[in-house]
Amino acid sequence: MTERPRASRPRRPAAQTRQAIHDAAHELFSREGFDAVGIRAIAARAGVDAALVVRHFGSKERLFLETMTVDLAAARVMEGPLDGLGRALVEHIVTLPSSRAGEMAVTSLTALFQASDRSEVETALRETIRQAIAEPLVRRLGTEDAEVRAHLVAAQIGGLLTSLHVVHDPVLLAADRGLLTARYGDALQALIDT
Amino acid sequence: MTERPRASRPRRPAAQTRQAIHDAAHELFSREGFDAVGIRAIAARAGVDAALVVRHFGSKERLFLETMTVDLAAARVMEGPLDGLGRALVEHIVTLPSSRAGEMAVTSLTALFQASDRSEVETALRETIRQAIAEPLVRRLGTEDAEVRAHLVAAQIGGLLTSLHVVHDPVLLAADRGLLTARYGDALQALIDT
DNA sequence: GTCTATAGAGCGATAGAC
DNA sequence: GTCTATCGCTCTATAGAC
Repeated sequence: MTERPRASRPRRPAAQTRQAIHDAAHELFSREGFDAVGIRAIAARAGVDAALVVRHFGSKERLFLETMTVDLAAARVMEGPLDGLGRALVEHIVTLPSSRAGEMAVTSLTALFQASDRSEVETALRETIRQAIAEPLVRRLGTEDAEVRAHLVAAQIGGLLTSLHVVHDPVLLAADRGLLTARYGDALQALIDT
Repeated sequence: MTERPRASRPRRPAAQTRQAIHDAAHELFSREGFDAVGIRAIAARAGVDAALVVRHFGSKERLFLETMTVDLAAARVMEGPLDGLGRALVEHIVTLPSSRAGEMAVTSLTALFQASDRSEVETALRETIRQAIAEPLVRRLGTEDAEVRAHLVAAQIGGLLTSLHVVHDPVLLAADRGLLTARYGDALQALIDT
C-alpha cells in the first residue's frame, strides 16, 4: 500500500518503537516474571522484530531493570506527622493498587522480588526500598538507632506487600481494610515511636 | 575393573540414588534458584544420569517442591507465654541460620519466594506460612479477629525474613541482634496484644 | 535400575542486507 | 532504523537398549 518499495516498514519513529517495547515488556514481565518471558514474546506483543528489542535495550536483563521500576510514592506520606504515621503508611500501602500507577508499582515490585536471585536485580530492589522508605524515614527519626529502626519499618512494610502481592494470603486479601490498617499500623507505629 | 560386562554401573540401591539426587537438588536450588538450575546439573552433582532424576521425581518442579520444604521450627516458640512472644519469635528468627537445619529452612524459603511465580510453588509457600506461623498462633489468640491478626504476625515475620535473606539489607545484617530483637519484637508484640 | 540417544522446542544475541 | 537469517547453546522429557 505504501508507495515506497518497502525496503523497511512504514518507519515508525524510534522513540515510539522503544516505548512500545517498554510497555509490552512491563506487561509481560509483570504477569509472568523474568524467566518465563522471552525476547520474542515481548517483540511480538510490541509489534516489532525481536532484534529491535536487543538493539534498543542491549539485553533482556537491562530491559527488565529499565522497565520494572517502582515508585511507591511513599515520600508524601512520610512528610506527615510522626504520630499516626504508622497507620498512614499502611493505609497508603493497601490503597496503592487502586490507582493505575500504584498497581504498576506493585506488580513491578513483585517481579523484582521474584527475579532477585540475579544480583543486579537484588541490588535494584535493595536500592528501591532504601530510597522509598528507609532513607526518607531516617531523616525524620533523630535518634541514634534511627537507621536500624527505619530499615525495620521498611522490612515490616515489605512484609505486608509480599504477603498481599507475592504470597497472596487469602486471609489478608479478604480482611477489612480498616482492621488491617489499625492493627498493622499500630504495630508499625511501635517501631516508629521506639 | 569390574568383572561383569558393565551392562549397567555397579548398581547402587535406588534409595541411595534418590537421596543423592535430593541432596544435590537442595544445594543447587538453594544457591542458584529454580530456573538457573537444570536437571543435568543436578544429575552431575549427584553423580547419576539425568534421566534418573526424571525417573525418580517425575519432573523438575516436583523435585523442587519435594526438596525445598521448610521447617521453621516455630511451633515450640509459639507455645511460650503470650507476653514476650514477640521478642521470642524475633529472637528465634534471627538465630535460625546458626543451626544447620535452620539454615536449610532459610535457604529453602528464599528459593520458594523467588520461584513463587509458579502457582504450585506459591501454594506451597502459602501453606508453609499458614502452618508454621498463622495456624499455631490463631489458637493462642482467643479474640474475634484472631485470624487476621495471626496472618499479620506472619506478614511481619515474613518481612524480616525476606529483608535478611532475599533483599539482604546490609543495615539489618550488620545490626546488633539484641537491638533487632527488642525493636522488631516489641512491634510484633503490639500485634499480638491488640 | 541405569544408561544412551534424541526428540522437540526455545532461548539470547549477532551479522549484515536493505 | 528495521528486518531476515542464523549461530550456538540450553532446556525438559521420553523411548528403548542393556
